[in-house]
Amino acid sequence: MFLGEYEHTIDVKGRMAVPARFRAQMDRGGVISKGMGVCLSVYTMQGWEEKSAELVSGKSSDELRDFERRIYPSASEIELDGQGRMIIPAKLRAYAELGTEVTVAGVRDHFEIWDRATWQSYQEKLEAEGGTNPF
Amino acid sequence: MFLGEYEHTIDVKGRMAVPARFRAQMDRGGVISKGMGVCLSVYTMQGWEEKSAELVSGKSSDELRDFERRIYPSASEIELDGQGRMIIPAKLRAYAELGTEVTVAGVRDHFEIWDRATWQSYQEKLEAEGGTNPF
DNA sequence: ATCCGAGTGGGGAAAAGTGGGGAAAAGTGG
DNA sequence: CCACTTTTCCCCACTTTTCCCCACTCGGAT
Repeated sequence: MFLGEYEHTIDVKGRMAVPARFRAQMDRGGVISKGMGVCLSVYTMQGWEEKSAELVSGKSSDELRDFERRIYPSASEIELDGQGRMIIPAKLRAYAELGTEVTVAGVRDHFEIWDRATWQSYQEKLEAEGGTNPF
Repeated sequence: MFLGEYEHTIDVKGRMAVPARFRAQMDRGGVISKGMGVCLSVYTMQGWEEKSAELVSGKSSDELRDFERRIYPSASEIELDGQGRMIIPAKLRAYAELGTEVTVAGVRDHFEIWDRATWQSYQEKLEAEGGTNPF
């Protein structure tokens, strides 16, 4: 399970340290893709396979082809280097408008990468809309 | 079951001793998250999974996404050190406005951490509003 | 008085996060 | 096929944070 919020940086080579708490789950690599909203989503390989299988089920063959052509080309397989960092492909980085300062957020079955300012305003919006904490 | 009220301290390293009466239930770790009100809530791993599964059920896909992005990033997995202490993440500590002096309160299926002054005024308010003891 | 468990404090080793050099690989043009 | 540029990736280095371990204090129980 991915939990917590971490403030990391992307360096000039496009690398970002994966939070240490997430590394054990990512040691066999994973998949990064466009997220819901202005962010990127990272899944473990297994999580990605389950999620994509779930999403393609029950689609007509025309829908399916378009869907697959939209999803798979924009995703990328990722591995960690010796220091536990991953490389964020430049196209995805542009899509999510990531600067050097980012926030990494664990969301149960995956984690998300947000530009720090974008994340903050998104959270403020959620807080304004949503009620009290449920716990 | 978590019962009772304990006055503990958070040290300069962000550590707080878990009340000895609670430790047996927390020995396999747990989850800390923002609580209802200006406090933090700590669940056993099992309790957390049950509670969060219950909360996400029956939500539409859009609601679910926002909801998950609120609760999971604000939570954190915790373990106890050799002395039975847990580390309270700095962000959560700021959220609940915790100084060094805190009150730990058992609330049936979880326990809560309050700044001692906040807890005291909250209890006074409850006493002023609330009726007689039911037992 | 002494023992023991609970709560607290702090030093030091290990790990995490970040930055950058330089070799290897991939892409490009003649 | 070769020379050249660009990108990728492996490695080393530094700083900060985390965490493991030892030690002290304070009450209550023996």
